[in-house]
Amino acid sequence: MSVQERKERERAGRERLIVATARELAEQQGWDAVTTRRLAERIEYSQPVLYSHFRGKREIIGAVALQGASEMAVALRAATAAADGPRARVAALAHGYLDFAERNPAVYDALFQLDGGLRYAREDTPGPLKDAFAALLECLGEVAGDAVPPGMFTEVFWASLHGIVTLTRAGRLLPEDTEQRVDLLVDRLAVL
Amino acid sequence: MSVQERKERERAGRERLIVATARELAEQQGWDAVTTRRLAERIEYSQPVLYSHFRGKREIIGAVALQGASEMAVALRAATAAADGPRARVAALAHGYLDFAERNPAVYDALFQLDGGLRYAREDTPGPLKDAFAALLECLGEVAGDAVPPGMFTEVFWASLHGIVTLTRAGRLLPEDTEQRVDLLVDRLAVL
DNA sequence: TCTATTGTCTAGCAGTGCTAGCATCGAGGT
DNA sequence: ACCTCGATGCTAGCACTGCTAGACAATAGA
Repeated sequence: MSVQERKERERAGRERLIVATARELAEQQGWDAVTTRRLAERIEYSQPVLYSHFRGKREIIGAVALQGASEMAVALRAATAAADGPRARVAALAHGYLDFAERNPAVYDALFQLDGGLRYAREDTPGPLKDAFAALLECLGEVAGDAVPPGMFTEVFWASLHGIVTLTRAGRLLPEDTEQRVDLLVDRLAVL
Repeated sequence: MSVQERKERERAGRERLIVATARELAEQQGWDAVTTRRLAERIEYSQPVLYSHFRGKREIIGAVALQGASEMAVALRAATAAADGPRARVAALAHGYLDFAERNPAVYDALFQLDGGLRYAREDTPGPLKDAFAALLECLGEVAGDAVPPGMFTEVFWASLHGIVTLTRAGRLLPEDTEQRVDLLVDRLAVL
């Protein structure tokens, strides 16, 4: 059976290559540039090979999103770990979130902007997505205040950050004032 | 010169027809369904006619966005006009915003999600866009608090609403709790 | 060594945004 | 009333998209 195992390993490796290449291409030139032809050419296989791993382009986006969600969870926990006290923790979380979005715009798009065929806010939501939300919740839950459920507070805070990210990147907001916007959000929304 | 005037009138009418039809089609079946072929067929002209009015699809989206911005400004001012006191005004504004987004998803996309080739947050930003922002500012400026510039407060509040709209519509947030989310936003962000 | 299966590729479909170039229509001058 | 000529809208087609059918080659097992 060793032959079959080797084949499966190779197959899994190629799948990782596809996801990594799609992500790289998207970060370099945007998701519009990630066409099945270009992607196939970069991994040095023909187009149909992509479809033996994924149902379509959407699923490839979804795979990048899942990978990104795991990384985001790690990044957020790392950002908050060093901070002392609730105020500093929330501020660090917010900055960590914006930093991640700025450094990985294509991944951020895959996660929250594009259709990757993933289910959110449900029981069958994939683990990495739940975990990324959990990373937010761990930090924000303690500043929700008594009258507000931690989960809902986290959603609102998250939505606010997301709004800043998307409007800034779409040219609707100027990037210069991001710092002050985050401060305002932290000072007013969080109960310290 | 009357002949030329008539021709210009007809041309302007056809341009309005294009924009209205694009908007209608987008609201009915989403922007993906707004192809130049389908749009041309609906207005009962051939594709190239579209390009004698607009440089491309992007500009058509931009035209819909401008129309939408004017309507949004009207809707927001109407929503706040009836409210008594700062708290009620801000709440009414927020609900008005979410209502507009929910009732005109395609227009909202054209305004804030898609690339319509418009310039935002600049001096040469088109009037309707400035006016829509002004409508927000008129209401939100009075609850920004002393320490925060009205413009920046408005941007943050707007971004928060925008985050809720986009995440909800993308299935990242459940629509049921929208009411409470808005309440939280109003209670915490606004200085009353 | 031969066979059967697995895997990959070539070629093609229907659709996209956009445009070159032709045909037709009608306004303005004689 | 007729002819000219420019404006205007059309047909046809380009290069691209996501995706797939079917031919072909490589390879594992007998």
